[in-house]
Amino acid sequence: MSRWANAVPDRETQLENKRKAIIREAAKVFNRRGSHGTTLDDVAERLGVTKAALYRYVRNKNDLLYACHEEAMEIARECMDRGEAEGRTGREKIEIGMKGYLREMIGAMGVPVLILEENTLTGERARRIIGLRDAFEARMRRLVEEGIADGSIAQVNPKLAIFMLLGAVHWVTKWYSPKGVWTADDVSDALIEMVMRGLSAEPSPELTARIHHTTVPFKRPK
Amino acid sequence: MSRWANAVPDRETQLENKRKAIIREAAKVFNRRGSHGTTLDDVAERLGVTKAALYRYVRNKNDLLYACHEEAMEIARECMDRGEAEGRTGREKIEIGMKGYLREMIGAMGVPVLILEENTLTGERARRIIGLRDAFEARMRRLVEEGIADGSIAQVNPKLAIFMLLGAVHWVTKWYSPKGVWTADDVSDALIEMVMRGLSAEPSPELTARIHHTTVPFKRPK
DNA sequence: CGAAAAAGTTACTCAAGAGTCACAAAAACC
DNA sequence: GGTTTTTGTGACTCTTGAGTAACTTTTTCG
Repeated sequence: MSRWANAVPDRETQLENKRKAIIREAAKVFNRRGSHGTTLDDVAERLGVTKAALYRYVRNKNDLLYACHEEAMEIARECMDRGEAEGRTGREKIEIGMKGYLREMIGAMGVPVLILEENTLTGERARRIIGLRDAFEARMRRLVEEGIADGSIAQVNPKLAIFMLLGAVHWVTKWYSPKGVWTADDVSDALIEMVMRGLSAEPSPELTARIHHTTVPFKRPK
Repeated sequence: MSRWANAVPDRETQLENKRKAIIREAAKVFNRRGSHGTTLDDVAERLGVTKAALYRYVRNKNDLLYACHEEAMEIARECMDRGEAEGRTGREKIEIGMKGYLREMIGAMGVPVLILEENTLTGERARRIIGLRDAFEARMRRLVEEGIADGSIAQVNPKLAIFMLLGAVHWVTKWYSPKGVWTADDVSDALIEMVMRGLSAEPSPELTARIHHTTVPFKRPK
């Protein structure tokens, strides 16, 4: 019964794909300009459709914002799962997890972030997103504590360490453009290496990530 | 001719003071919610007046935003001046400068930041602010290079190092509240120490700032 | 005190952008 | 092909928030 060997996705899937596309495109603009600074006309234009078309896939702007947050948190969770699975020490777990997260955020697919703008959401939804975020931060904090205990991380204040780490990481969406000469991988490796060096129990004297050794003229986008 | 031994400021000064108050209060909210996410009614309410009153001190919202940016850049410049004057190596200059900057940002007076939102400004003003910001970043980069040359900073990519540093620092406005148990000084010292450890040529194994040694239950505001 | 200036308020107008709806184009199915 | 369903559009309504103008209250100063 399946024609084209299932190469052509069915209605349901296409619908879901389009919804995903909207979410990702919206997230990109939200990150740069903030959700209030972005009109749905903007988002629609970037997708080559009109605003009204969006409403077939999304209940309203708030719903879209919520979806962005949810996907961001989902991705963060997956990345940290991998980090915990593959890393041996607390430090390694964070390193691997955060590298993956950053790569996802700024990589080819351009994935949501904006842990920033919960203030915009209201009611039940806000509570849910904030809950997810708090859980995420708590998890990160526990990994820092684990790292301190196993000797891979220095005697830092876990809460502050996480704030500084997430600051450095989320900030990337403000300046990074895939059109520049730095690839998402380059940036992720180099940035996380530098940040983690600040937390490491015995930081290596050398930095090994590519970007630190190439003098490429990075241009701020736009 | 001067009554009250000049203890009561004259008209001019009072006007200027009120304008400053508006700018600072506005900057605080802008930083949290973004300028688009903030209404002038919000700002006015926090100052205990009505929106219309603001217009006696500020031409319009854009003018206010511009003023915030300008003051932020001014403060950044002053702090870096001090850093350059007092620091001996590249690393020390950045450390002193950034500690001061962060303290100003979140300290008692609650000073503007939002290097983030230039996209909102337009025309000549945008160009001016972006020019100031670029100059500031270039200056920071030069200090990193100086540090690499004098052996106080590791072989990092200066551009990336600055991005990570400014990310960690600016992020603070998203989570810090003066109502918590951490003082502005505590946070500034501890955060900058951690960040600079990531760049330092030979990072000390111990972290000395207060917060790293006290287990205070920090509460996220609001 | 009383006049004049300054500071602030209430009640508006006006634009931008969220969301809707009746219709048009395209795709799917027979 | 023709019919039905899905996807998208153009032209709207309605809300929110920037900015204004006519006024009231407060301060200043003779």
